[in-house]
Amino acid sequence: MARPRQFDEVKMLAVVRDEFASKGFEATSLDDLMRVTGLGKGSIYAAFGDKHQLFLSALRLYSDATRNAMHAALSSDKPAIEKLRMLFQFPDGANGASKPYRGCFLANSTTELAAHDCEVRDLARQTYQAVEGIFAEVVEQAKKDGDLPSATEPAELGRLLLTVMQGIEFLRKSGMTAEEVHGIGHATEQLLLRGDKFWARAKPSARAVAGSTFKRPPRKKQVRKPASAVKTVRPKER
Amino acid sequence: MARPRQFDEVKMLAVVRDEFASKGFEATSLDDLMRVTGLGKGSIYAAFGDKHQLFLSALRLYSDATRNAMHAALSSDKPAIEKLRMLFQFPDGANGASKPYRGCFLANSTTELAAHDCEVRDLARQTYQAVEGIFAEVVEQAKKDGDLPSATEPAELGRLLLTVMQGIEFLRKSGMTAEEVHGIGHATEQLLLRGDKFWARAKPSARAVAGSTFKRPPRKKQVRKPASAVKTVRPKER
DNA sequence: TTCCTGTTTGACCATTTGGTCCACAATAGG
DNA sequence: CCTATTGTGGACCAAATGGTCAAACAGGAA
Repeated sequence: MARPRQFDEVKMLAVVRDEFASKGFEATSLDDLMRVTGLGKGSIYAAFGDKHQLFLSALRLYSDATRNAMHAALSSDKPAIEKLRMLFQFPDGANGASKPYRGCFLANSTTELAAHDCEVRDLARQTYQAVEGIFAEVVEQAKKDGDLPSATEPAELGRLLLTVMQGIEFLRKSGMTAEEVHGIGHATEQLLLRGDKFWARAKPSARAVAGSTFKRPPRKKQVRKPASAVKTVRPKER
Repeated sequence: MARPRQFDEVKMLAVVRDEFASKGFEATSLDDLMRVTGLGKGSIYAAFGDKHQLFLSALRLYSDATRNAMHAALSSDKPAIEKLRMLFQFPDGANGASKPYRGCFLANSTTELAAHDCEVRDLARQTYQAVEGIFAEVVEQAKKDGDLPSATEPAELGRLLLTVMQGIEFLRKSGMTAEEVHGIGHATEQLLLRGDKFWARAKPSARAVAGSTFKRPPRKKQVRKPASAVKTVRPKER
């Protein structure tokens, strides 16, 4: 009845999600959202509720998509162990420098808000439990296939794989190089995704890894600004 | 010369650090900082510079302390393998429910800011490289002691241990139970901190783990508020 | 004691924030 | 066509934000 929505709610929610994902909840203002959606404040409030509700909708959209993508990735008919190993294959970034990694929206939101916002916390918990469960199933299959030790506890290994995955996800944000990330994935395959037979004969891993280098970036010299009447603003790095 | 500082800068920085640690950079206002320090705005600016500089100082204080603590924890004269295993021993939380976990200040700041703030990113990278290096040293010692397989690559395993550690750190924020965290630590010990001899004979791990449960919390019904003139404010969960 | 120098305080500022409201526009149903 | 009803845009608002400034203040040096 009456006037219909002038915009595609789902598409808008996707745009909003991207904006929140790139800046986080606190750092994203309603003006930002108006800009990227092209909507007026009134429309946003009418369609999605206040900032927090809008954020939750965007986050749910993301988390559902992630869950489904993970499920899909592990539903192919390839051998289970191969599917697991693929999760830990990262490019070694041989081509050029990479931009700063912003990371997974759900992970970032969990870190920013979960401690103080139970809705975010619950959503995170549900999602990670689900992923953990999917991992465990595939682990179980790989175990049945004889590609993992018979002593493997699927739930336990599934959870550990999730942990490693999230650890990588985090370290990428700290500026770790693609090569190092690649190495971690490789090590995970070597140490956690091997069968019995492998462990029986102590075959030395052949991979050589460059030692940690501690080249400290030159500390930026503190520039004492002369006191001036103009308000100093810190430009946001983009 | 002239009037001396009326407060202990280091103590104040510690207080500021705690405030930033509990709320994050964006969500902490200057008013918050004035409140917890008891200082006026002018004093804060005179002593520490603007909000961002102050934040960095607090973060450096934290990161140095963390690094030192980690170094200390791994410098005892216990066997290397034992020191490593201790890193992954978490309480199983048999006693009651735990409050939401806020997490490591450096990790949180990395997630919130590293993508857009190179100073934070650099500090994070330095710190995690250092920790990784410490881990690698201890791994190397454990390997020499014969407590880790002779094929172990210290740098690689050190990095993987750091990854697991950060993964746990993250998952705790998502509301994972202490018992599950305990289990992950246990699995880490079992799967990554075992020597050759262990792997030779395929001893089944005895630990049973409860499967994932998917009890979905009831979606809070959307309450249509009657339009009223008062601004609705979302109370901050504490 | 008297200055000189640095500290402290809080008033003040422009801007930005999340949120409300209302006049207007547009459509579906009669 | 008319009208009831819903969506839209933006003006408006109070509060909060990060930041500046100048006057009052206090301790060390003379």
